[in-house]
Amino acid sequence: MAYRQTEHVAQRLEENRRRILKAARELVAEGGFAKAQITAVAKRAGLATGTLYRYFPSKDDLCRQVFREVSSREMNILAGIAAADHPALDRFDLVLRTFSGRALKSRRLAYALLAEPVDVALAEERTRFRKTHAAIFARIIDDAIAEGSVSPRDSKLVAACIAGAIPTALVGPLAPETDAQGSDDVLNSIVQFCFGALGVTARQTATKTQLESRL
Amino acid sequence: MAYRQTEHVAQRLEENRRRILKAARELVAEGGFAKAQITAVAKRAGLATGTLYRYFPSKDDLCRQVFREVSSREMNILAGIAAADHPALDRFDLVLRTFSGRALKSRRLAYALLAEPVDVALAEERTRFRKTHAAIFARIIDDAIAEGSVSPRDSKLVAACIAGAIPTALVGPLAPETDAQGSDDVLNSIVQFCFGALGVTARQTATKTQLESRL
DNA sequence: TCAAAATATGAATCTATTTTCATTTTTTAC
DNA sequence: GTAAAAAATGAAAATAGATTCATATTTTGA
Repeated sequence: MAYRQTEHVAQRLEENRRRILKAARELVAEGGFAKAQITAVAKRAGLATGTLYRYFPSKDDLCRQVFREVSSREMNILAGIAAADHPALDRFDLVLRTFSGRALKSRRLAYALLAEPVDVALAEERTRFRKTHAAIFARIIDDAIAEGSVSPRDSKLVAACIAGAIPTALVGPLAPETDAQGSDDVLNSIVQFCFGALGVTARQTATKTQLESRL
Repeated sequence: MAYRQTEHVAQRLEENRRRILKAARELVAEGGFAKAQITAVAKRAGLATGTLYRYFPSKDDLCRQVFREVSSREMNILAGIAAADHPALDRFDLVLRTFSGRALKSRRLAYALLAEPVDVALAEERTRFRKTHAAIFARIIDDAIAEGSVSPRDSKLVAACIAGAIPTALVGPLAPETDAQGSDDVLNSIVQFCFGALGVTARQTATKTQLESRL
């Protein structure tokens, strides 16, 4: 007997795993999942093609993991806002602005997560992602109904509508091309749209910063 | 010299072309574009695989044609309503109900057109389809603003939101599973959502039939 | 009936990736 | 230094499906 994995090697393996994920993430951020071919990922990670299969059982697994890493960050941020102990409509406003603002700041990545044509495996991950958005919206809407700030309605359906509306307006072929300036207008229009959809009309606009400090 | 295409043959060719498109359409209606493999289409059309290539230069072309045939029917119906000479909000209501009602009556097909994971060629066709929806909504919203029944806003952005919201609420993983009964509720919720989003709150609900007779 | 032209056929080929695996290199313990 | 085990390698194989094309069939006009 002669070889048993040492701490040193374990660390290098862990490091390699991270490099692979990082390489894949970068490629996705640059050109969507379409550019994340196994060979390209391996090359960028500085490893041989076959080596990737010692770390991930298949391309689907690797891409799913990338999707989850990126999307769960987003979901946690939104879930945190939704769970705060504040008036539902304030949380609604902030969730909308946070979601939209982040998407506009990383458009390519948002496109990959929300709108890029992907195969079935990634479409499944995307569904989780979008279902989570809908659940977050539905929860806040239910709270708003309970508070009496929104009249009763089918919160699940309304949440699905919003979860569909925002990505369409932000990324992909139906979204307007905007610079940083236009982004603010887009954001305000989306917020206005969503509040209106809930039947809330006379809400004064607060900036995201003001809302954040209030929470 | 001996052979030159006769009318009789020309008719059979035309007939074959139609059969191929019909077979493809049926497969798509049954299992989405994923089930429309060349061999499967040929088999259903009662032709050999190679024969299809005498009628369509590639699978992408065939699928695009199928997509266009089905989607242009829908677009024409909606465009007809949008162009009618009647109050904008009546047209808006009717377009929403027609779009949603038709999608719910042919869910599988609507899923293929609006939500199924497809490759880039079909994603392009889908983009046309969705852009047309947005354009129809935008036009009506502009009319409503001109009429004074809706306060000024970014009609393009609102239209994109609506074009994203409705498909999400109707088909695909975020849509509720509904029977014929529930369909009516879904439809009314969507209409309420969209009118609210335009800032129109106190509109009495009319049925689709009432609206149609009014136009 | 015949030959020329058009049309149909479907097994074989092509294509663009992912995935494998026999071989090489590295690591470890003695 | 050596041998056993692990890890890495990358060229070759596998895959799944679209596409081709040499061959067969059908159609036509004489």
